[in-house]
Amino acid sequence: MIKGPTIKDLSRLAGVSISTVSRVINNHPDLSGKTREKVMRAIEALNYRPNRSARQLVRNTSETICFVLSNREVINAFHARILVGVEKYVRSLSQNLIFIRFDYSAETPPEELVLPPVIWERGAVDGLVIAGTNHPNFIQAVRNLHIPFVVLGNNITGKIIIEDLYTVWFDSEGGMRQATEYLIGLKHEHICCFADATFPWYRRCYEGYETAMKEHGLRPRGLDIKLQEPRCADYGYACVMHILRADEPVTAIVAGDDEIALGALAAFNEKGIRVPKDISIVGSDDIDELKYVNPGITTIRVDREKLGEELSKLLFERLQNPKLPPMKRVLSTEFVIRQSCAPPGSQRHAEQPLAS
Amino acid sequence: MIKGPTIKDLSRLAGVSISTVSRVINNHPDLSGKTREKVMRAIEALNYRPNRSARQLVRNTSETICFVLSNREVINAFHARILVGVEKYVRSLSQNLIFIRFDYSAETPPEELVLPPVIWERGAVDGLVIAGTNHPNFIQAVRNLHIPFVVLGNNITGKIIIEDLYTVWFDSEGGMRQATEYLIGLKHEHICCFADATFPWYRRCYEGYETAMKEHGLRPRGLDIKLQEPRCADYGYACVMHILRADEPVTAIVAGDDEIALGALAAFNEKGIRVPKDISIVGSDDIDELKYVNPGITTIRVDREKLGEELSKLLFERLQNPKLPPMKRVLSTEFVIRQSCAPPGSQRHAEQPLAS
DNA sequence: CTGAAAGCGCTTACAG
DNA sequence: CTGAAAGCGCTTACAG
Repeated sequence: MIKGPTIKDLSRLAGVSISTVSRVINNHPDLSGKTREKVMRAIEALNYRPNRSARQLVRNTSETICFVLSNREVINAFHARILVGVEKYVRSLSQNLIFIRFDYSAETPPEELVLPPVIWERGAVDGLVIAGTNHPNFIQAVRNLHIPFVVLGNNITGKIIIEDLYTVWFDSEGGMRQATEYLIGLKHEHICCFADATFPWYRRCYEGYETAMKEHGLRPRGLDIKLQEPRCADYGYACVMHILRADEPVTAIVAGDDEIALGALAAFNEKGIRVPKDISIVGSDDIDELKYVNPGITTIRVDREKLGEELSKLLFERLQNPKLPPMKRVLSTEFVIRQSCAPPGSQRHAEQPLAS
Repeated sequence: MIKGPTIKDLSRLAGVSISTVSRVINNHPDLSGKTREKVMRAIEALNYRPNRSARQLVRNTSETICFVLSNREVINAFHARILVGVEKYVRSLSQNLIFIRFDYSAETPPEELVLPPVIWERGAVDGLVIAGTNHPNFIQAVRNLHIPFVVLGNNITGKIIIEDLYTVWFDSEGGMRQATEYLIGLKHEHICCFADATFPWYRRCYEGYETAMKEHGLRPRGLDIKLQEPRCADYGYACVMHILRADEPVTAIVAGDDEIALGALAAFNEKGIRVPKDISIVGSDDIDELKYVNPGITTIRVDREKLGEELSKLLFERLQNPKLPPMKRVLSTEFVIRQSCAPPGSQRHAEQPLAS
């Protein structure tokens, strides 16, 4: 990198000590107007720009935080917005943001995990916002570094004591509960939940659904179908095929996410079952793709930028106050009503709605 | 930030000088195995992690580059992939990546532009990858900083001498030309281009289209419709309404981007005009939303991750070789054939296909 | 092969 | 209100 003028050059030109120059640069209050004036002129004349590395070293802070996107090949729309939320908040505090993707296996012991240098080295970043999909080993490895960090709670898997962490969540359980209650309000009784409860995030969805069902004296009904990781739409499709084969009637579906809902919609379309006339669907997440789908899918939305903002806010609170106890903050979701739900059995009241 | 052991502590524990410790850390070749051994043990014992700020200061390099996303409220899917491409390449070189959004007006003179501190200060980043939508004033302001930078060429507007810059482009002109030739190969003669040539990126699209048309002795046909910035789909819709009102027949459309194509598709659907039976459409960019659309839109795709890789690669070449002359690198596009194109007038051969 | 010393560009008590 | 000096944690000629 090209070297520029330093405070030494300024001090020489302005005829003051480097301490004074430093004070001017840092807006120190006890300064005569004249000296300040002289130094300012020198700054102008030499086109001085302070050196961040030097300041970092002596102040022992990088004023930089790191956004870690774990185990994601790409930045999806969801995380793109979280990242923007983090960036905005970080910059509003005149701090910097390092972005890094980090892939790791859940099986590697924490001590053997090779962390990215920017995290592992001292002085590069003051704290971490950890998003993407995370496992206890990485959390533990970061903890061993004694660097403050916050984690997006929803995508944590495995055995870990959440109460020891600083986490921010969106309330998928509450959202699913609200969705289920909405369907119940529409007089649905045979509501099925499409979500593979093996995954913690889907389990929370299921629990929200279950709570609502039980509260209204209805029998919750999950499925035993296992999710084949990458293509969630296929899962929705498979679930539909399953309930069509089963004996019990189903008049409404709450899906663990919109991709599942979309897969279900495709399956219904294929089978000539009309949404919402014959069956109602609620998705979750409000992904952008829903805009292009007919009928519009009723879904649960979370303000992703806000999520990023809350993550970074919590991190900075922790940074400013080392005594801040671990905590969990939850963002509520918004229920978005579109056209995919209707009262059950409107046009075939006598018979069982589906799979009779 | 919590302080940890320094090379001083290591030198004391290992019983060697700090110079020697530094040599071990930096894998200096001239070192006796024994000394290295001693120092390594000390490193283990104290759990030493080097301090990046100190190293940055003395080496006069941050080993960090900055990705600047200009004038974008969000990270769209296109830029999300570019960013990932940059991140991967940067990390493969063990360097860091700072992410920043920067909004500015095209009108502000370069000297008055308030640059983000991370760019303006010395020592924070070694170079910049500039993406998003950019104007000459910012480019000039960055140039005044004497910090190496590369720019995504396609989204630069205004009067600027591209030949003085390090730019990476995707070949939208070539892509549109190929798309047009494809339609001509299908025997289309009345092909219309939906792109507001006031914008440089759409102008390049138009030029590719124009070239192909002229080469085949066909009359290129643009529209005078102006784009209302944010909602491109509306533009496609408006264009369709326009050609339906006009006298001349149109059997195929090449659109400046997929949103325009989607808007056009919606308009055709509304009017009962079938794609591709009655009219053919080609889009551009291959946005994710196309997956959910019927019929599948034939389009032009660019490898966005590759774009990010090329951007950072060029930057590092420049960083390593200050004598590297400015240059323009162009990535070719890929033509993706789906179901939105067919030979013209298959079922109404005698009459004029549309707006007869 | 190793150490003493200077230096990177700042900040910050400590005097005055 | 201002300056001389020490120091942040490293790297790197320069000797030996």
